[in-house]
Amino acid sequence: MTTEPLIEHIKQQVDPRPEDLHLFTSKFREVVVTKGKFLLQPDTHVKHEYFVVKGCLSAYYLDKKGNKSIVQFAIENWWLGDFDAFYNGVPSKLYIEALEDSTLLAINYNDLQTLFQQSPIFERYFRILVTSAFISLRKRILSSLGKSIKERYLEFCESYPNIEGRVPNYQIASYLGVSPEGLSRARRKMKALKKS
Amino acid sequence: MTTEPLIEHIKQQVDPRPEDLHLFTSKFREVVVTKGKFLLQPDTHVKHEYFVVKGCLSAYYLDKKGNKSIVQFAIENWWLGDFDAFYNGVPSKLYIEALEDSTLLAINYNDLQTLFQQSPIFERYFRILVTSAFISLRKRILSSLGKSIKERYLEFCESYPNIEGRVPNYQIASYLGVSPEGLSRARRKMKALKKS
DNA sequence: CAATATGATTGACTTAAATCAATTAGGATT
DNA sequence: AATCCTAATTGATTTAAGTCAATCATATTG
Repeated sequence: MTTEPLIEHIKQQVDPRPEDLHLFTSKFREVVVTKGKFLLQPDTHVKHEYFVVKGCLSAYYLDKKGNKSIVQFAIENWWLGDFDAFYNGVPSKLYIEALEDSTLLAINYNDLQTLFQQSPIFERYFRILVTSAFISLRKRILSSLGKSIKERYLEFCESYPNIEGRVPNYQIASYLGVSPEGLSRARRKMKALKKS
Repeated sequence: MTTEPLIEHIKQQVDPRPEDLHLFTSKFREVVVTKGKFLLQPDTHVKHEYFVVKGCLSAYYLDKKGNKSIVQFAIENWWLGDFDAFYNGVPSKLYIEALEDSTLLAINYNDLQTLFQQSPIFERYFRILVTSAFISLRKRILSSLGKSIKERYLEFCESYPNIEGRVPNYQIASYLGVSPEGLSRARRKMKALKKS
């Protein structure tokens, strides 16, 4: 099991002592999900949070009519999970599906709480992570309010250049909350503009 | 200066020692903003985060065309600020305007960082706060993707029963990313349904 | 009480994007 | 190369919501 990417990620945010890191990595176990399989499905008790070591996944909700809304993509060095279910103990409503063969590191709730007690540096690590995730979500909200498909797609490509190209467009459409046809037309118009 | 509401709020989330609280409250100063005045305007260096003791405020962006997008309302016991500008040191693009005469408690960046060092319990307090704010934003994203005005308005009223009724409808429309006329029509249809 | 201002509603019209249906384009697989 | 399968594109049509303009409701103030 390789925890190297996670350790690197932590070191970018905080400055843990070796013993903190040792404690930290001891709490994780490796999880492998092959393409098309699910890491999480609704109506389950969510025990883990996940760090993506390799691969690509999407997290989405399905409403009663079967409409899919992707709330998050995750690639290497992203955290992923149903935070609501994980922290509030409510049943999950989320699907997490592997878009590529993926390897993740999982930590369970009790281990994480123990960790926070024993090494407050990780409280800081997660505070910083969640704060920047919050800021990103605010930008996404802003993008989804009153902007055209074209504008939203451009902002998406700018924010997540590593994801555009790696996942099919109809998935990106679902993330943006638009139809695949709508996204296709917006992309065509953009190409026409570029040429001129 | 009354820090009571803030202390109460903290105690609901974590269990601080008296000396932690004493240190904490010493870092705050009181700020008063009268109705219609601004707590924050774009292109300023954001030095503070705010806790609302009394009143009601809105935080919004204006795009080039002058369209307003409200990203947050804040009433009693809410935290408020331009987190992006505050944590990342970039110039603010946000307006924060008082919708009622308001009293807030402000803490500046350096004091907050010092506080985190000296009392890790507050690192935890903010981690918990931001995590739940993140979860709420995810719900809002979900609501804004592909849902009708009526559905979004209903979810808003359910999520923020204290705000609906306290701020004018055209502000709520701006928060939902719809036109005031659109919200008005949605509300009328809802009333018609209720009667039957 | 008239006068004013603010917010909410309504009607007429327009528009962006969804939907539905069909076709095309690429990759795999054999 | 022929067949499949999935994703992307295109065209035709519908629809939800925006825009514009006017009116109504209600407080507030001189």
